[in-house]
Amino acid sequence: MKVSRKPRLSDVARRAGVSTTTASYILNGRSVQMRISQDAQDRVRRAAAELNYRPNPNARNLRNATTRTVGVISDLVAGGQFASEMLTGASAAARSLDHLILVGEHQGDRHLESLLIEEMLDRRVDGIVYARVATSEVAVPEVLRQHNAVLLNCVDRTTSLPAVLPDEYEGGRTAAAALLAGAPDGEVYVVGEMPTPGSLAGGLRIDGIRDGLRAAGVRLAGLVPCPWSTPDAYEAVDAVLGQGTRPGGLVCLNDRIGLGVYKALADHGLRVGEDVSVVSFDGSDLAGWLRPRLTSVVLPHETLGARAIELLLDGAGRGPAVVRVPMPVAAGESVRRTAETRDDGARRPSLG
Amino acid sequence: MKVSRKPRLSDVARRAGVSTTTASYILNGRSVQMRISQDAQDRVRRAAAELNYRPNPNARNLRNATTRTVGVISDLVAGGQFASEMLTGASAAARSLDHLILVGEHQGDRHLESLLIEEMLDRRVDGIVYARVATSEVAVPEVLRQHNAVLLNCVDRTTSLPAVLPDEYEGGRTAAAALLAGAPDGEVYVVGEMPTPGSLAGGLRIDGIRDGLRAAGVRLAGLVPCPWSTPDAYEAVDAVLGQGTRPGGLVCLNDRIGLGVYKALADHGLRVGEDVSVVSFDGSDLAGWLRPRLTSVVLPHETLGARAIELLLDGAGRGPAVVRVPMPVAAGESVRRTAETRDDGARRPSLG
DNA sequence: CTGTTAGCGCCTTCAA
DNA sequence: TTGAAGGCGCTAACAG
Repeated sequence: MKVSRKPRLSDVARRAGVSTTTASYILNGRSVQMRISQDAQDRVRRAAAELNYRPNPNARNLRNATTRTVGVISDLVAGGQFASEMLTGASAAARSLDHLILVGEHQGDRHLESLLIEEMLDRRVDGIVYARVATSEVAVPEVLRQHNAVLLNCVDRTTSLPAVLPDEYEGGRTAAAALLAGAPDGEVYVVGEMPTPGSLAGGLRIDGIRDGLRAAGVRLAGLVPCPWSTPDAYEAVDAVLGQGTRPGGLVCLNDRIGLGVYKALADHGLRVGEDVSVVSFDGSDLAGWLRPRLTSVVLPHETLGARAIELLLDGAGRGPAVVRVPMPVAAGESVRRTAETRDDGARRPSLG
Repeated sequence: MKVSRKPRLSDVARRAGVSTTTASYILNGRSVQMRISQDAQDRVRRAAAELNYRPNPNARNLRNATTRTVGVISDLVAGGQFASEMLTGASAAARSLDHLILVGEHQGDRHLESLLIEEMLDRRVDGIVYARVATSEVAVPEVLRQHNAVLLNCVDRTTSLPAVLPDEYEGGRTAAAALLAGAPDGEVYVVGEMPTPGSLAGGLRIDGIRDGLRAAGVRLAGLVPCPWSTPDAYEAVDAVLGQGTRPGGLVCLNDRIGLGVYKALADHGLRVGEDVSVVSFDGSDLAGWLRPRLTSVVLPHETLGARAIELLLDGAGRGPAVVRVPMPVAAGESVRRTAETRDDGARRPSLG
């Protein structure tokens, strides 16, 4: 079965009865500037449509600077949620800017990382998004500095490359506001404080929470330190509750911590959304699976991915820019409601 | 700051004092066949290394058939876990076969889907992996049939394209075995049966579970139908338990169902891994976050992605092939242990 | 064994 | 307004 060859520009030109030059001008929108006859334009466009002509980006790149392709490189690995949503946003944004994305994952392997970057540059990508799953400080590979690049979810103080980041500080304030929207009856604690070198999110979130609370005249009572995992959070909170502490509000630094906190509270006979208000960060699916649903400040992965691509391709302004993407809140029923808001809710807290 | 231009083959040739032809032959491993002097080979290779020469794949594609780039197209969307792990596998496999991957997501939008495929073909990819997040029956776009393509996590009965799928049936048997490895004290039920047109996983899993149980002389007591979500599963199981049913083993068709089941069992005073054995499917992170950890039959996303790429690029055999990837089990502590296995931990075959 | 030459598909200066 | 011609970087007949 012989599949008919892809049509080339010259096929279109011949069919329209013009030279390839003319066809090229018309198809590239230079017809006005070149004062090409309306008739020729129509014939060429029709011929192109009839043949379903599509220019060959590879050949085109031999003459031009662009490939209509961008690279996205990331360390991914564990980042299920992050990686896929970020790519969803990146893919959609690229599409709407008429680009395709080349994706590469090094698992923190510097060698693989630069190898993948080389491969992308070999293919003459129009730019590269350098991403990290955990908001962090990085040292971008030297090559990237000489090329069009945008940092995603990370910063490099030694370079002036633009960066796209979630607005963690404002997210912290949002979390505080969400907590205070209900009426926490008791002191407020943050669960998950951990000095993690290279990771930025935690500290900024805590700053935001503290300031957000203070603005409402509430003092942050304390920090419950623990790694960002379910069992660690369970143990840490279980221990605190075991000492007789009875918090009114808990802010978990991510949803997995929230899961551990739910269990610990349940074990101590405390009802989420009734006795204790809980809010957290991430806005992952997990938050929605819990009962009562966990109110969570969302990491807008998809938007981050999209913004990065837009900045990379559109970035008219140029220059060192840091784009901070707002973190919206996904409301659940984990915050104690005040009397006024309590009656209308069709939702009843679970029997836990 | 003028960045020095990328070296071309002719730069290498000049520096080595040979013609570009000779340099090309040498760099493409044809030196033996062409009987090129060892001396020339050394000079060319050295020059290439010194200049850090890298061939331009776009230019190369103008002459050759290959681009060392493959496309991966999927419907992604909700598939956090699936999408990212699948891409991890695909990216790694592609890398080891000296390829890069072009990624595209349509969100079930047929128009966008074919548009993305066209874009990939425009770039002359060496092949396309057509993926779905949910194992399902599909109708691949017509164009794919004339090209090198592999189906991932889906099948199309009307085509002879090779497909890579998780071995759901054997996975079902594995789940049954995992459940029986402990000693379920009571009847066994499957939670999550749902007639879903187009989706294949559920039915195959249930078949495997049923056969696996029967092989051990155990009859599947019944199916608890419900959508594959936490709250739906909670309600369904809560209702069953409310009628006084006291199952010995529950097989959940995915981990989110497992989460709902845990809650329902707890609400009825039943302890997972003690009073009731629970196993499930997916092997998602969630299973590891639960306590006791949920024993789950793993969907090997990463392996699936890798196999698809390998089949696409290596596929020596050709012809209609269906590769079924085994589903391993991630053991937790959600299965009731027998007295014998309780101390040493060694798995004993069940006595039925 | 090595160099000359032509052409992949497209764009663009230059001339008509 | 349009066409001829050359070149982007690379490969492969076809001479020598």
